Amino acid sequence: MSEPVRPEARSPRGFVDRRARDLVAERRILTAVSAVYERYGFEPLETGAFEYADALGKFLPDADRPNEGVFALQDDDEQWMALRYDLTAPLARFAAQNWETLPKPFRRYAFGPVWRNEKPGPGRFREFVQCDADTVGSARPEADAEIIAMAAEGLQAAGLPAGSAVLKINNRKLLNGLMAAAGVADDAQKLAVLRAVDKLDRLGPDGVRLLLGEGRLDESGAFTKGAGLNAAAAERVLAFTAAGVGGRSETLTKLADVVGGSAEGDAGLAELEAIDRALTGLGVGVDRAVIEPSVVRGLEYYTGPVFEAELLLQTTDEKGQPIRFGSVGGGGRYDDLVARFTGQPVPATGFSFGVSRLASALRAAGRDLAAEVRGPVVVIAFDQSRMADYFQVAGELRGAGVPAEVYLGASGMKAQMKYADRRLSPAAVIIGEDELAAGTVTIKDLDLGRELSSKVTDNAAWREQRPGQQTIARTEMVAAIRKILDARA
RNA sequence: GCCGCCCUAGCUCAGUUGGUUAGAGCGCCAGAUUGUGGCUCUGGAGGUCUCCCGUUCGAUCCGGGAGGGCGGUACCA
Repeated sequence: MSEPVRPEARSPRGFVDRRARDLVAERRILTAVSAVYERYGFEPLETGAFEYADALGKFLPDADRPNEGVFALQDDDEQWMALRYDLTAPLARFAAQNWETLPKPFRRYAFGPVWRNEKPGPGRFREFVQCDADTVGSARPEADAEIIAMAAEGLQAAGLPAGSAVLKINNRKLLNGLMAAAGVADDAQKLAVLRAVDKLDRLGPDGVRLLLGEGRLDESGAFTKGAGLNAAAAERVLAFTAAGVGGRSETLTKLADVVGGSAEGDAGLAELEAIDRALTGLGVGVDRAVIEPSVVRGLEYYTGPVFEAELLLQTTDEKGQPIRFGSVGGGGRYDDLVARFTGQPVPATGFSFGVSRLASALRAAGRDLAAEVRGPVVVIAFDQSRMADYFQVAGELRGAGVPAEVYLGASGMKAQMKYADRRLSPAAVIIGEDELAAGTVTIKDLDLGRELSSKVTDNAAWREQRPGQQTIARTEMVAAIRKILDARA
């Protein structure tokens, strides 16, 4: 007989296990944000994890394999289905499918896992939870403003302190107008300009100047081809991106100087002015939302206003290195998504953020929403023949709303105490022969013991003292446990 | 995708100029303590030295390839 081939216990790369601590933190974020979104009149919606691949906008080549980027499989009727890569594409499908019967404009929020089949990196996974809110069927700039205000309020409700995040607003139409004025007509060249501008925060104006022109050689020796603008056009783009200082109306005035005159630029400016006015009415000041001309976001997707939520938190990692979290979410107006299905253009705008990313940002900022996950009261399984009594005790505690469990392993008492300690249990209940005979229970306050343990040096003394331990009448058990719980609340 | 660096126990890492039984700290399990968490001491489990091919009498070590990780860059709905 040869050794059986055993599978290696490991998770696929880009997929992570998340334990109680993470889950509690994320659940709190979602609860807080959902409450805000519902207060704004957005209804929850849940759609399935799979969509037909064509509904996601993924074109399937004749090869029996869909485009990269998504996880796809073929149904038994040969149709390609794929796991959703965001929550916007399923919304577009849902809206198109139910358009006739939906109240319009349709306002909904959604959260859940999304999947991307691409190379994972630090803080970048192939499965992660997104939270998304959209208004479908309103072309008014006020719809964008409301999404922005709601995003700002949502992030704050999730636990981000005021001033630690700012929403940056821009409008695609401004850049389009600018490029038209600069004589950029070629689509490939337009994309190259957008990509260059998107890198402003990382490379600075000099790096972007190179990318707008001939190209840039980075430290690793790789060369990135530039957009091929002439010097005058490049400077004009840079001047545009530099206009984002001061208040919103100041910025708008400056932008008018740079892009004003072109039809598309003027339209973009008018939208931003309307958004600014609505934001002011909504009570969102420049501390929470600014106009930032260098924001680009997804390339071919957005048609008008775009926004990005940037974290301003300054934090350091375990090694003391400063970390920049940067963007935690973004969104914008996409007026062509539903039209893919129905043929008729439907204006829509939305915002989405990564829930785990926000949670880890909050943690790094010392805003841990779930610092420790407490374990249950542990009923020590002292005498194997009295298990029924122990379950009765656990039931009594549970009935009083106290998380409790009977130790179900086979180990001795020492290991059971260690188990309770490791679970961060507030207390252990010990019922042995003595207690059974006397109709009492022994309760050990583990929190108190944790506090005292650091000062004890001698094990015999530690055991002798039995800190926080009391033997009381069985009828007083729940009250005594309550007292221990309340002391730490 | 492209460029560079890295891969030895669950974790962090030593080490072997290519030679027979590969180590430490932490963690884990058990005992000292037959009804008590921490400390201390003692003992134990745990490794195809990432995988495959080649060179060699002999490879964890040298060469090639693959996989995985890290950093940069590109892309990102």
